[in-house]
Amino acid sequence: MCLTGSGCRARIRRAAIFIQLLYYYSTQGKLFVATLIRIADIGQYDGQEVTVQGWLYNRTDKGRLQFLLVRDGTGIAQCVAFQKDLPEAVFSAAQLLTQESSVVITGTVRADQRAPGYPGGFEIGVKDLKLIQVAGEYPIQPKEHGIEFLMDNRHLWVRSLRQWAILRIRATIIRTIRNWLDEHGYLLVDTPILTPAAGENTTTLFEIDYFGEPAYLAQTGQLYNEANIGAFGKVYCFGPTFRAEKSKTRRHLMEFWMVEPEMAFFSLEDLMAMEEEFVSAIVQTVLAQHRQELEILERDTSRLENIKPPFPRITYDEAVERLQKLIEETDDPERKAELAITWGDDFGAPHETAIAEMFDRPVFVYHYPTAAKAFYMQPVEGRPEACRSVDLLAPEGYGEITGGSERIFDADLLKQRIDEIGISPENYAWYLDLRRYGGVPHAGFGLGVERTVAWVCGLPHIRETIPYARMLNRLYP
RNA sequence: UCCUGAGUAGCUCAAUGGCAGAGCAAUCGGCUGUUAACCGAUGGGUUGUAGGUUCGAGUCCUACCUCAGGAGCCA
Repeated sequence: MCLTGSGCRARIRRAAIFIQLLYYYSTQGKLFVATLIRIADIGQYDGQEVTVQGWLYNRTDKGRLQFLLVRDGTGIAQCVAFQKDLPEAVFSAAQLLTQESSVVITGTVRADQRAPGYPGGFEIGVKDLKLIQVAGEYPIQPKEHGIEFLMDNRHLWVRSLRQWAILRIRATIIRTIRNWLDEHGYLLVDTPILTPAAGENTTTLFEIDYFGEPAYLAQTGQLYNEANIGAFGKVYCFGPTFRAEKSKTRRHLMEFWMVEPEMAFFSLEDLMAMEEEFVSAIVQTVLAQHRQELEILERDTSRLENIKPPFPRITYDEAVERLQKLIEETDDPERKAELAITWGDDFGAPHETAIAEMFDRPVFVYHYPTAAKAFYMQPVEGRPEACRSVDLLAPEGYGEITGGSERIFDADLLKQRIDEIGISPENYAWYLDLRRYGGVPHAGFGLGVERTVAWVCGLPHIRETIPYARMLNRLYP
């Protein structure tokens, strides 16, 4: 009898490892291997012997009956081990499996309505089983955890069911973005991530040491896109974007992914028409390919079904009027203060949410005040205080998912705007060049991938939409 | 950066200023259809940090640290 619990546990652990090693060496090279399948395809193998390799997601130990939920990255399948059907070594190996132990299992697929899993309805009757590694005590349990703990364990959290569903949808959204643009005549032209001093707003840029010179991580590829349309007509760039703003909200990351299409001979109206087709394609593709994942996330898909063109279009002026009317109609002074707005102000989160709630699909708000937007946006004809810009606001409070505009293509006007806001023209010499050698009306926009994923998945926070979120207080893991 | 709130076992949380608790996880035992199984047992604590008030502080006070929610800024 041992006097200390830890010594006792250590002895048991050593014994378990010994048995594991014995079994490993006794079966090495002899594991009965049938057709290696992906669990996602399990339904195609009813009645057949198959092999799956993966990790133990959860287990139910019923004594002489073991239910093993095994993940392989493509899905989750229940594997059932009966003691009476198996050699002693195989069954005791099954008993040794801890949560997240790695394992190779061979058995017969059978349809059974009781079988949980993704896809469910099929299970594997275990015939042989080999432990690869017995996992130590696994920190994440199939229950509620605090967000700090989960983010600290993000490298393991990505194995959890909800994260699996979200990141699979993210991959499909990214794939759809690329496919749709490729199929509609847009050329992928990569823009640099390391960029020189732009002379403007460096407080929100991450500065790095470029052989003794200051350089900055890219905030946008747009200016380069404007050069690239001169070569290719319709282009897009797609990559990570970096903002050093000390934003601490459910909608901000320091590193996020953005796709930025830019088109020559394109008006603001062309832009809206293109964006609504593009965004609808993303949503409809996820609906078509990820019913299972949306169900895991308990997403109300009826809110996604009607994401189809046309999207409503309202001017900034109309949006302000609608907000002011809303303020008149409410009695709550806090709500009034939250929605307070005068012409010229940019929208805050409460404004965007309030406007978006007036529609059942994303809404375009266009012709924002020039002062609230970037210097390169084309003024509205005869009304220079407003510009040819458009934001797309997602429903259900998800806010701005795209922002774009017609760009100034007149060299003199652009030079004037650069002087007005006081940035150094020499940094923009190449950008001005674009207006001297065949400038054309053109337009483009950026779509934030993580905000789109959060919206489509119905998530309250953007941090789960990217595998490893970079936030104000988060650089690990 | 500002406002609000929270830090107690590996995790999720209790505890009137008066003995530090539960569930889950872990470990041991039982169970042939479990769906976050269930039943029994065992081990597990510098109550975020530093001061202070008090006979006595997880609890009250001060400062700091960390995190969360919201705002601003933005995609």
